Amino acid sequence: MSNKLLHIIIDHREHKLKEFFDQRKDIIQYESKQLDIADVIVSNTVAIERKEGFDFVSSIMDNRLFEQLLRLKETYANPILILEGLNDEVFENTGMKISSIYGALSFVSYKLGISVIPTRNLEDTAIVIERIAYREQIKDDMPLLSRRAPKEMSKKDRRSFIIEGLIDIGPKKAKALIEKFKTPHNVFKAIKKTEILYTRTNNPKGIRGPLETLKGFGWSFIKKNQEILFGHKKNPQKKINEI
Amino acid sequence: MSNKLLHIIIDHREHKLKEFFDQRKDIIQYESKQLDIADVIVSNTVAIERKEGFDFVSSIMDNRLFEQLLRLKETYANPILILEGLNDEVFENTGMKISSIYGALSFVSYKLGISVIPTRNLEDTAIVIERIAYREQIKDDMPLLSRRAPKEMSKKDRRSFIIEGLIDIGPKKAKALIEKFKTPHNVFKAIKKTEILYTRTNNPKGIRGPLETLKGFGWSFIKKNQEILFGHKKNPQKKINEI
DNA sequence: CTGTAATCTTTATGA
DNA sequence: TCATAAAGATTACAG
Repeated sequence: MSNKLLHIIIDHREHKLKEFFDQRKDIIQYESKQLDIADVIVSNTVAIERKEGFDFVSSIMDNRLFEQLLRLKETYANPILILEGLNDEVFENTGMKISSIYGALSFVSYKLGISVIPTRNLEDTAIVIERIAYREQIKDDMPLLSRRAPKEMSKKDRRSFIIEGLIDIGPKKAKALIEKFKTPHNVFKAIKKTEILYTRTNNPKGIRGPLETLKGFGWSFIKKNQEILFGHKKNPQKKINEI
Repeated sequence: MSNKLLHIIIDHREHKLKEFFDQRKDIIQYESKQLDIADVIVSNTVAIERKEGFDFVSSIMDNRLFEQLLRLKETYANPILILEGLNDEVFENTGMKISSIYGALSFVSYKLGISVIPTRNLEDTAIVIERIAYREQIKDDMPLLSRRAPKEMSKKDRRSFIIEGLIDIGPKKAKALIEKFKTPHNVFKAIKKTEILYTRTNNPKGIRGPLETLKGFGWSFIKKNQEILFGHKKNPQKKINEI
């Protein structure tokens, strides 16, 4: 066996993990640092996020999980999620449906393309980390097989993401708007230029302007978002007889 | 909800799995076939190998595992390994060292690039298969990251929230921007009017414009967000003397 | 993530 | 044309 030492970087908050490695100083040494996007760094390309069962589940609900893992994926070519102690207790004691948990797990593993490795406990986690470090740093025999190209959030996605901040809008409509107007600024301008049509009795009837050709956008959307984006609009009392 | 049926192909030897899906005929239908390189086929690119704990371990020892998984990977672009019931009993009752088991697992997941999904039992496995089929066959690709804002938000909070969609910005900076410019549209305009100053050697040095009086916003922020908000900016070579 | 409720847009219908 | 109802799509929310 090689007598070369393994080196990893561990986030400073992972006290329990560090304790384990303190006992294996002759094999693996670590540096404790404040890491923002991972719990353990093994090499330039390999970074590990460790999640315990309960935290995994609760982070699904508030979207923390996907934010974290997406950042991990954008930063490191080989992101790894160690899923620690996802056991019966977790499945039964969180209000979450089992299908939701497995849906998220499937999404992370096969759709996001992050390597998921289940472990039973912290000790096992330490073993996994050591094995991975060993492969990365010493037994450098096999290049890893091509996996799906790490698709980072595209400019288009990022623009849609901004638009999703508006009211009554989700992924679908946001995407449609960016598709048509290209940039968030153009979307804002389009919303500004769109006006609400009223009946003679002053009930909102529909819209006219850049957004009228898209479906899914009506007077309610325009009204709410004009107010947010530009402040109060002057009263739209003028009759519309033109064209 | 969508009433489209899911279709999968199951290897004819997977009797127990088929029994589970017999109970969900209204959601998912399967065809039973002799499959040589996978246990379940979900689409042209997605195929699933299911391995129970003990079989997983013993297949490590006689090299069956890597043979199978390599063929799986060569044949399907998205190979998935469902690891069923890899529990304490398995770890303790096979002669294999724990580190060896985790070594193999790590190898499969991160080196071979196969999506590993752990489940507790056959029932969970069926759930995972159904979720994957659903994503593959019905749910159109969703944006990697979407955000949800509570419907009830003050106008000011809502405006900040929109601004938080920008790059390199959090609640603090977003609030500061809205505080100064009042509306998201005005913030966009301010970002547009802010220019990046360069040194003689064309290195970015600082900014000039509406944002220069605020703290925390530098040339990097301006550059990234101008591109997202307005598309590529033409060369900012002109001097600005106005206001 | 999933599943359901609430909301908005759009189409249909009658006054 | 307007007003209302029903149908369809999408978003909001709870677990």
